[in-house]
Amino acid sequence: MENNRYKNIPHKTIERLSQYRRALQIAAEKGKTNIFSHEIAALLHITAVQVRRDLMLIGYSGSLRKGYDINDLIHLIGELIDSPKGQKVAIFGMGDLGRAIINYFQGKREKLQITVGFDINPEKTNRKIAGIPCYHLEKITEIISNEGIKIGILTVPGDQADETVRLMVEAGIKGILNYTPTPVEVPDDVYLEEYNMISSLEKVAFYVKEKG
Amino acid sequence: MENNRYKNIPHKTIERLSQYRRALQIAAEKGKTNIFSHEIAALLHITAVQVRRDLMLIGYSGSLRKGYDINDLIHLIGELIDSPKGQKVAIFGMGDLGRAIINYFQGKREKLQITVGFDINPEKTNRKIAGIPCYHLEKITEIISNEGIKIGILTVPGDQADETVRLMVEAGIKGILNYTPTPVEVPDDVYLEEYNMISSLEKVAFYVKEKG
DNA sequence: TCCATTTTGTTATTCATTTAACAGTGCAAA
DNA sequence: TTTGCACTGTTAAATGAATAACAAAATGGA
Repeated sequence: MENNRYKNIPHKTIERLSQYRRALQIAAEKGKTNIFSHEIAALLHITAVQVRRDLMLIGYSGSLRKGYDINDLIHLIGELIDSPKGQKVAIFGMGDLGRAIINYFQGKREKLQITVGFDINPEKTNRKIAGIPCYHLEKITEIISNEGIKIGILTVPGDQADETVRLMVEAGIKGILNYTPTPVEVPDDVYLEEYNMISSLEKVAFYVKEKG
Repeated sequence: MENNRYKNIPHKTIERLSQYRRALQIAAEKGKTNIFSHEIAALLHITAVQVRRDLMLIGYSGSLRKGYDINDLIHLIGELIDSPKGQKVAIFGMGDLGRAIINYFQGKREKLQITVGFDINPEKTNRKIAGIPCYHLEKITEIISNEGIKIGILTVPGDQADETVRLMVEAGIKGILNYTPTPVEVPDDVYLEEYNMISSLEKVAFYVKEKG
């Protein structure tokens, strides 16, 4: 029925696969060729069972005596989570956070590149910021559709979140990572991931208070 | 047995309470005094049942006809998640992300203030950055214990994460928000929250690919 | 040869969280 | 009054995720 075999993988597993890959790449750089589930687990501070279960879900089998072949596994995870041609990412809001994210990503992931930024401040448009070209938000439709960009990171001020998301969706963005403190809504065919930094910090503060 | 009544509140509820409060504050600024569960739900794009269930868990009761009293509820959430005197927060790693977080937080939360930063780069120490004083990491014990800081945000490069966390724990930090791509480990009496930006973006990319 | 060890792959169980169901209540209008 | 409506508060069911349990396989050594 579906043309892909991965529809039923839990969201949390997808996140971990991304982390497994990073750990595996570091291990590979150190010259390691094989790795056991408990070694991966130790690197991520999770359990070996969880690693094996995740790998089972993507249909990868290791060898009983040598564990998993690092290069094979990196390759398989890549096949699962990357797009073959790579995906371009746009960033909306060139404030401190936006620029920090761009710098943070530079060169980190070959298949996922932030290629353009948008802002409404004339001082931040029609020039390069942190190495990427930035345009006024009014050019969104033109640029997003020309470049075939499907993924957007939202870092505008909270009170502009709703309107910016509306424009993003209209322009054809299909996946949004929302870093504003404002929850937004998207149509069913757009994937939304929200992260609220303040909530996270308040959560930490709460548990620190409770433990003390 | 326990001296607090909130030990059994789900983690996810704590996160949402922080978001409820923000939404309530905005509503209050607009002159609203009462609010229904379905109105809060609409603001956060969640369900009214979930709002009511969360509020039930913290023992707050609304009025059948007028809904919830906004000021009461803001106050109650504050009592639950804030410390009466406020809590100071230190940031470790004064790179782009560290500075962005500081600017992002400025004046946002009265009870939670980033008051000091640490780095190992001499160019970034013994001066103010983004308005807060920054010191060399070797002063950590002195400053953290003098100031009574219990919460730390980690934004150092991934390969320095483990060592920095070790120092943080040693210096008395009891809650860590880890924004590096490296998972870290802490003793049982330290609360750890990790967020991996790259995993999040790769997750978005994965679901965009799958839907398309 | 056979036994102990170590590891994988998978099913079963437990735990956490969300969603659904519904009883109870107060007001307003007939 | 009484009926209907629009809420709240709470218990029950369903879903999602992590953990536990264990069979099966491969190796090395007794």
